[in-house]
Amino acid sequence: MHTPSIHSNPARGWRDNLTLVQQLLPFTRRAVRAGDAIYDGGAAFSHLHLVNSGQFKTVNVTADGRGQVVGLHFRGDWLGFDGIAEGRHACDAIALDTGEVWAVAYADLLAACMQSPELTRLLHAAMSRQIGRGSDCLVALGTLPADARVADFIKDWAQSLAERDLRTDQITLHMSRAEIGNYLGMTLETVSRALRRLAQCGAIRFDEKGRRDLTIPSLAALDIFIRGALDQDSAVRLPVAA
Amino acid sequence: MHTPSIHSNPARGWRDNLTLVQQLLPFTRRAVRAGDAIYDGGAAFSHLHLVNSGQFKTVNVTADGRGQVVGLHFRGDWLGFDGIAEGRHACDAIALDTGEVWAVAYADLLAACMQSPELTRLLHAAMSRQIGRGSDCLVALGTLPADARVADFIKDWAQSLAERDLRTDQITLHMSRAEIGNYLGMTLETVSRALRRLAQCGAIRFDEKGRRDLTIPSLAALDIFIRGALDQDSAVRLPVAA
DNA sequence: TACGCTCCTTGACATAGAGCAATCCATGTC
DNA sequence: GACATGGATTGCTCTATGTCAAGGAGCGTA
Repeated sequence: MHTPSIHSNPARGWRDNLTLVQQLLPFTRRAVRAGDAIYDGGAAFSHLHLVNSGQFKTVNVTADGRGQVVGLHFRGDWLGFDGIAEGRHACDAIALDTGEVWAVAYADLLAACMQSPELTRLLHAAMSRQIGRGSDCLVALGTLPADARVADFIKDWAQSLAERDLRTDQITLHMSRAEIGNYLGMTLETVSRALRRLAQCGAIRFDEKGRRDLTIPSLAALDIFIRGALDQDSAVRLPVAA
Repeated sequence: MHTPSIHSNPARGWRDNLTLVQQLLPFTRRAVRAGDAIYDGGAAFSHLHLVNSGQFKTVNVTADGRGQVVGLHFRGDWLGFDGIAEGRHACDAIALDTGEVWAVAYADLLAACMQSPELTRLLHAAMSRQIGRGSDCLVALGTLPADARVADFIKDWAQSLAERDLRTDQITLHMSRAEIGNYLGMTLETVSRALRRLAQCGAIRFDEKGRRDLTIPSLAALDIFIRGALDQDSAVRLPVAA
């Protein structure tokens, strides 16, 4: 068994979250099914939840009723960081599929961190990663046209699965067009059309039955599509200048 | 001197970040001027920076050259969380104004956390808050029309200042229209027009000289403007249904 | 098999906001 | 003071995307 020091490689895999929690902390397993809420926005914060399997979304609902999917979470991701600051959850966490989360009392976690620099570091890294993902989403929302945003979304999804050693050749989006649109800041019709265009140019392929199951021939093709959408934008103006 | 326990009130003020760091950690002060980079994206991560004064932006630059302002930071905020996960900064941090940051070696911080649950908790809360802010930005980008987004931006700015006991009656946006537009996912022209409309209906007032200095008669007026922009959207369809 | 439900697709149309270009305004420089 | 420079403003046009409306497709249930 390895005893990593503070100075060990900071780039940690998702698996460390699970193994370290298992070793160091009391936790309770909780099986969930699609639609189940892990916690609700506004509820008192007491536990963090570590995703052992399944896929989850976090949804922000503002005071004036606007709501939006603000994050997607897979195996090894933590749910609930949003609640630490105010002692109250800032969003809902909802299962998109059957899965299992491990509930860890935050007080226990803090206590364990006092004993294990490794755990502290791991937790920091997890939060850091979530901050980074948020930024990436912002950039996508702010700079990409609709089609590219959908392509980017699928690429991210596939990469998230790949990083976790899950199948990526054939993936299932456990979200309706409306949910995807909400997440990406566009309407469900636009999502539908974007997916059609992606399929038409071969960047994705819809499987036999089910408009939520698709095959990704290559991530590179998606990247090319994104670039293409961006170039199209600038193609209008660049040739004139050139 | 108080010795707060793990179970003390989790809602912490910005000031605690500064006082606790001052008490527990070695740090170096660094004075900056508008445009100075605190760190650059891609650079090795070694320090976090605590903002003592001034205003800062963080900018994400993607591999394909798209760049976007993804965060704004004020007194008591930490800069650099993005670097923990990969050991490498994911964005640039740039000063918008003269100010001062305190550089804290992450290794020192980790060591200090092992001794002080209070510090650990504080740090978690700071990261949590940053995660929450990111989500809020996403919701704004995803659900608000341009005018409301600008109003929301100004409201956030004013609230950030208010939370830190800074003047909010007369504020200076240390950002060009282009920067604001980039942050909000729109063009500089749209920002300009949105500001005009905000001024026309009295939600903001431009001061004598300088199109970056403005007065906010009341935050409530901004909120009303945001609601109004949303209602306008739905006003088109709701009356038909009603 | 028929029904009902929810989700998805597709087309026609409307519009918010982008793109472009001309002008204005402040500030710094000589 | 004259000029140059980098925002900021404003009007006009065009397009990406939202909006509305009408099927279609999968799926559970009677």
